[in-house]
Amino acid sequence: MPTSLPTSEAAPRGRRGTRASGDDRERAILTTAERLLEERPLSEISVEDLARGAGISRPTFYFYFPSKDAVLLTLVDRMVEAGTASREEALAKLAKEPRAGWRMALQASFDAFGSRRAVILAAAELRTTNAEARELWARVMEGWVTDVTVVIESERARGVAPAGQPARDLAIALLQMNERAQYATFAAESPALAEDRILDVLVDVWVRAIYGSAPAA
Amino acid sequence: MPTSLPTSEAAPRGRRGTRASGDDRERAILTTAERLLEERPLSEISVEDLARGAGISRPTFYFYFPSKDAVLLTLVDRMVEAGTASREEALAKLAKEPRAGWRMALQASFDAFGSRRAVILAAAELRTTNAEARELWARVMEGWVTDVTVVIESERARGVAPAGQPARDLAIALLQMNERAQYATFAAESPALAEDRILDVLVDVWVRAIYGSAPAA
DNA sequence: CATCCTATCAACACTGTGTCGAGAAGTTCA
DNA sequence: TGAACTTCTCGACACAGTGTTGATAGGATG
Repeated sequence: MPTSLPTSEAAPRGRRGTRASGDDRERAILTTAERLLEERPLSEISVEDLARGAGISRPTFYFYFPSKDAVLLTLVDRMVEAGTASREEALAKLAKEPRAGWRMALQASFDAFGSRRAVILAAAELRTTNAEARELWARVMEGWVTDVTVVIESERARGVAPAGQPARDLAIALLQMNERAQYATFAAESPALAEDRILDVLVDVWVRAIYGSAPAA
Repeated sequence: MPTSLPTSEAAPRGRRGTRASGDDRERAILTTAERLLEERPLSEISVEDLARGAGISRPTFYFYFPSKDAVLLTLVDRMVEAGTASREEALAKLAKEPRAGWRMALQASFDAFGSRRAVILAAAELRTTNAEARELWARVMEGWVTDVTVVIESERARGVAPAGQPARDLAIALLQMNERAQYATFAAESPALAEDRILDVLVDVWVRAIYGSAPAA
């Protein structure tokens, strides 16, 4: 029974609760950000760049967003919502074939993030300097950890998976592996799993860690 | 047969090849950096702070180091050297008892980094904006991946570990898990493994992933 | 004692952030 | 129509931080 994230629907990141033609501008800023992030990292994009890209002056930018970071957070908010939904779906179907089920679940998050890689890479960058970004990420992670913990526990209860480390700890370690591995692959780091291999490898570790017998002496 | 890193011994990060009393100053800058990093993140430490802490003016700082980043890189260089040695030692002894051997190896890197956590946390932060930091980290990771790959392959050759995903891929995934998990624990992130649990959990995943039987249908 | 190298810093030039206050441009309604 | 209000815009400013320049002090060297 997957947990939903505490939706942040209600609190829009930019200003403007009321209607106005400036909605276009707000959108222009967001799309400019997304476009520029495909070219260079967040740290090399200035408010000036975003403003110019959206056809406004720098001070006007601040009418729409309180900071550069807020733009990114808005982008991340949106992506997270999409990614969460598809993962929960996959996790729910997992009952029958473990390997295939887990694979689908990992695939879901891989796809959700892979399709907007510039944005998550930037989010990861932002996380190191921005507390709000850290909290947002922590909330997302917490949701996943909860979901995966429940599934592991139910697999153990079903007698399909053996007892072992606390399910939550296992979930944390495996999800952290995924996070780091996906980041490295998306960023094309030097030791990183090839894009067409990453799912096979990660799923294999998940399945062995969750269902594998206790280690041979 | 553990690989040694391409040592960067020869190219000191600060200036000053020749002797001078200014060695003290250089050391003062480094210790100031280490001290300040225990209080706040790298992004909140300015060159001014480092200079003042070392009792010199900001321009004088630039006589010793080309930038704030260079100071941190020097700190990391040193730490890496220490950490590498102890891990290789542990890995070498692994032949007899797999679980205990891997545990010692992970312990080694955990201790090496744990004792200077402010510095690695800062290094991770720096990595997002500084190419040289990324390369340094990549080199370190590559060394570890190579070492671990060799050990996994030899365990497979010995017939103790079953065949599976390419040893190198497995090594990458597991090391990335460790990296992320250790970071989260050191940084006291919200979903993170407890400090007194992390080794048990990570070792368990390693052992199952490397020695575990193929997953049950 | 002239000269060279180390070491030092005030002053500057530059980049980027965020704010202020003066307005333009549109809407409402009397 | 035209006052009053709200939305939106930007020039000009104040700051914080980085990195550079040029002048200079003070040893060591020959």
